[in-house]
Amino acid sequence: MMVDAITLVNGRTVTAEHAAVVGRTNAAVCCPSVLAAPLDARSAGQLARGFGALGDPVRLRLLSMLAAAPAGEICVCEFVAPIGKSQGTVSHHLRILSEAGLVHGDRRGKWVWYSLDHARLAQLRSALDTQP
Amino acid sequence: MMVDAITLVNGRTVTAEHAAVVGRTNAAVCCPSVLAAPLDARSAGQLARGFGALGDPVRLRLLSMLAAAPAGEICVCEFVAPIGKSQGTVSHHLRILSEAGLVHGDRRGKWVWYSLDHARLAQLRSALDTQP
DNA sequence: TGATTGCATCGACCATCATCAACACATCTA
DNA sequence: TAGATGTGTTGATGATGGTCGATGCAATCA
Repeated sequence: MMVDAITLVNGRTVTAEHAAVVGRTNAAVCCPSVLAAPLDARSAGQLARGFGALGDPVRLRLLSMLAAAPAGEICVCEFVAPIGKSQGTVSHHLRILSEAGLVHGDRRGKWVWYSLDHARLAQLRSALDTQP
Repeated sequence: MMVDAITLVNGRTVTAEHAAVVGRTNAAVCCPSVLAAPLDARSAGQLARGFGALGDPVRLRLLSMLAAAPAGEICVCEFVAPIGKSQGTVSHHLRILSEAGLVHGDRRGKWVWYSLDHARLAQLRSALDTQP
């Protein structure tokens, strides 16, 4: 039960824990670019977590499916068959993506619908920009 | 109820309950573009190697140092002290970056000078572009 | 030639990860 | 209420990865 559910301005809801992770991420990764200036160890660690979440074929395919979804969201049950992994494994990868701030899960009834966090993707993309 | 199972155009079935929550037509629920896995396993694997190489703080700092180098290249001996790892570890990370196509090593005399592959970086950056 | 320097590689250790089966929990239906 | 379904979690296991010290190899120098 989502006792800690938080309603966002866009109408979606996330758990308090989830919001805390995203909030911390947004605040911390306030634009460190890998290529613009020398990275300190802390910033490097935070960016590495984001890129590490992208460093798995299964997770890239999950993101790819989300990006191609007309409605911008897919429920977990729709992932399992195309990915070809067990439901537990898919849930595991979705959790890693969620903790990295790349996707958000929204429970509606029995199903949980996942959608991309385009802002977080833009952050990681800009981290690879040569220009500050 | 189970007798209300709906057969989608792709042969899969969902319950009426499921379709109701989705709030869309059968065609919308079973959108083939989502189930067709836009990112095939091979492409996902290649991209994952690239992002996986970025998924380590030490390697991000190596890339950052290279980007900030006035001459655009740094010899291995100049990496070791700032990174704070053993020479063998630094060499290990440079090899991973090299195999991922992110850097190139050029031996001149006793020294090996590493430089960024900006094209490969741009390729990974564009892979995060959610706009087609 | 022998010694030194810079870099790559190897072996070993430990941590982390990917995966699955099984289970736990919440939600919905009959 | 009991049963079915969707999802998250746990435990176990094999694979992968990060790190270091030691070693190997090539280039340079005395």
